[in-house]
Amino acid sequence: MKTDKLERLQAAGWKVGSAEDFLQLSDEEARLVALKLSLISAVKKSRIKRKLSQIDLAQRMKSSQSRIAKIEAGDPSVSLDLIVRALIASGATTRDIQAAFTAKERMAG
Amino acid sequence: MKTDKLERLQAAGWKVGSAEDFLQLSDEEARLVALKLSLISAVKKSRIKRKLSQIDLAQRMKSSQSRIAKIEAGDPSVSLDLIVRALIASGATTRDIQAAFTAKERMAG
DNA sequence: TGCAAGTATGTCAATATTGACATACACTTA
DNA sequence: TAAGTGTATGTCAATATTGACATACTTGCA
Repeated sequence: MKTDKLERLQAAGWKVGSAEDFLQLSDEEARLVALKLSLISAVKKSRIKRKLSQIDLAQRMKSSQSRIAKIEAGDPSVSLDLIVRALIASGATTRDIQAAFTAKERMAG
Repeated sequence: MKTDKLERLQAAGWKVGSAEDFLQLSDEEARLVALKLSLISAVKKSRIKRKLSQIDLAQRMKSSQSRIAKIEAGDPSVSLDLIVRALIASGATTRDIQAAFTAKERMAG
């Protein structure tokens, strides 16, 4: 860790190198993961609800069936951008999006 | 499909989809852009609210000051993943994020 | 005026993500 | 059995995104 960064963190009241630093980062990572998981769940629910096959959804968003499968499988190569695009393309409403990730983010803490 | 890509294809003589196809894609693209803008706005508001400099936030999320500046400037090289990471790292609450995901404007606080 | 802190912009090598493809798997129906 | 439909998994070249760096601009203050 660079010296200037160290000083900044300490000045901000951080206990640098302690468990808190690590745990804080983990918590933020966990929140992102939880958000992705809930959006992924929303994609599949929305797709099924509209009776779309993975191929149908892929064509709607100009992607491929294998990409949709990877989205729904939580493949690490899938970005949040792609997940949200799939969610929108699947016909999910703004309310669907809100409902979807409200539920899981609460459980993440 | 991105506008510039569309223009390139059309300039090359391609007939790009039907009118409905094009309009539908535009609408979905517009929703994604609106979502990104809303989240970007939330990042800046959350950062300022917590009195963090761009350098502070960059260190919290192990990124760089220039990346934070690009996030807030809406630079096309910035992914939705990075925007959401910044939002979380800035200390935004679940409610803040939720609001940003659904509201066009405005953020709690 | 100069200095310091904060922010913006351009660049780039390293890394991450992409659509496409092949192919395997699961299930249904003839 | 075989064929059809839908989904899962592995691969990869092309493209997108990344942190880092240099540097310029801005604002406020002594």
